[in-house]
Amino acid sequence: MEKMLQSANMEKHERIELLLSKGVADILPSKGFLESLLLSGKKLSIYAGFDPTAPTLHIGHAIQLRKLRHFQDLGHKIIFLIGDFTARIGDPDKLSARKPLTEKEIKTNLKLYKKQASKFIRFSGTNAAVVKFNNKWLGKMKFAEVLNLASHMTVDQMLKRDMFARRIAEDKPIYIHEFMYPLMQGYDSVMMDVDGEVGGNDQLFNMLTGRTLLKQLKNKDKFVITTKLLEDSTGAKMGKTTGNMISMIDTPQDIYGKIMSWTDGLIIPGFELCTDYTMSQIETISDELKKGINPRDIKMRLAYEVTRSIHGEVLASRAEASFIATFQQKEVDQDIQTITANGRTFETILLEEGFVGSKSELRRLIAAGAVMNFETKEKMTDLQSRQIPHFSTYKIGKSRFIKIS
RNA sequence: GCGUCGAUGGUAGAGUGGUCAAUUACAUCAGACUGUAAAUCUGACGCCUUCGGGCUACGCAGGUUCAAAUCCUGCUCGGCGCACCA
Repeated sequence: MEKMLQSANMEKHERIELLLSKGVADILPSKGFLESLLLSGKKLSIYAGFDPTAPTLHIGHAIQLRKLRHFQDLGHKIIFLIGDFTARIGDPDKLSARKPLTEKEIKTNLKLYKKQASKFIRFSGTNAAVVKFNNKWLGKMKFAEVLNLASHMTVDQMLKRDMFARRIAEDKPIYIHEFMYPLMQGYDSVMMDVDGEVGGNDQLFNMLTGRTLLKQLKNKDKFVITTKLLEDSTGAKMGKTTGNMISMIDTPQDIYGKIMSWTDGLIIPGFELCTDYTMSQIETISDELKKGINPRDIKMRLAYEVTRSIHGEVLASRAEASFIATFQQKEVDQDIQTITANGRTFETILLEEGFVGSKSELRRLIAAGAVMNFETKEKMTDLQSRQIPHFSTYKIGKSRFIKIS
């Protein structure tokens, strides 16, 4: 709330500066172009697209949403575009073809999306964000129209895309339909007749295709803002591959913990991309780090801030307390899962409740001394795990707790 | 269509008859340590096990062999080259 008031009190030129600099990787055709557009007083329409393939948005999406919010705060029209067309036909990109989503699933996802996104942009009140679906126009296109659209781009232009260039270098296949994806995304810009688009740096090519199409079909200069990706100086991404992907539906504890496990190099990018801190505040933090302050404490501030932006102050504070208790003081987490034994052996309970994937896995954990009765501090033996456990709290590894009663 | 090369575990990528549940790297998990669930070091990393071993896996289906990820045949899919370009 404080943050919102703060941003409401900001001067217009401050907001424009924030919009043009914070978390921004690139602005096309140029920063000056967009700046003069913003100063012209014209009401602009800007969109960002989201694929409804999963029921949740993650922290990467939030970067785009924050940027949209900057536009919204300046009184511009923002569009939250759902890429339901791709979801509906299924993305054949991977061999494990995604199943197309049904109408119903899309509706459910949409509700969840709106709810999650509403933490960052406003869907009600004055100048509310508009939701659009690209199936509305892409789903209706005739083949002749698709061909006509395709005639605006050459194969060579497509091949300039880094991903395609790499595939060719590696002798990997490129399917024709993959050429269509940038076109489809680009066509969204045309159909919505937007002034600009916001997206991750990895979406640059697709967004520029939209710029080309809009120029050719409507003689309009679309601007494109790419946001920085969340990665450290070595290029280590915070993403699915490293298992640190923060989803909007993660528990406060999980979000807090995942951020604490980020590598130190992500602290500053984290503040820039995932919080409402101003650039000068971030500067201050950067100085503190250089002075040798314990990065852990700064990271805790980041973890709190991000958790707060998703779950609010109360839950964020609790997550922080829980982290301190569990990992710094090695105490048991307050909110642990309680399971009734029901005559099952320890082994069976862990397996059935999903704490371990297989019995072999549990045996390995026991052999490594990772399973203990947290109250007596005794390490579990192989034999004990095959018996009905005593009522107690058990710890598996460093962060999994189970209370058996 | 012809020729040729290829398909391996979560990913990348070794292995070309037995010593292969499969080198290595990344990811993951655990232990130690600490500044933290960071970094670093160590270990584990298909499933089941009475810890002897058993079972299932190297695109799919068969075959050869005492023995196959490895050899043969067919199929599916892909790369490259050639042809086709109406």
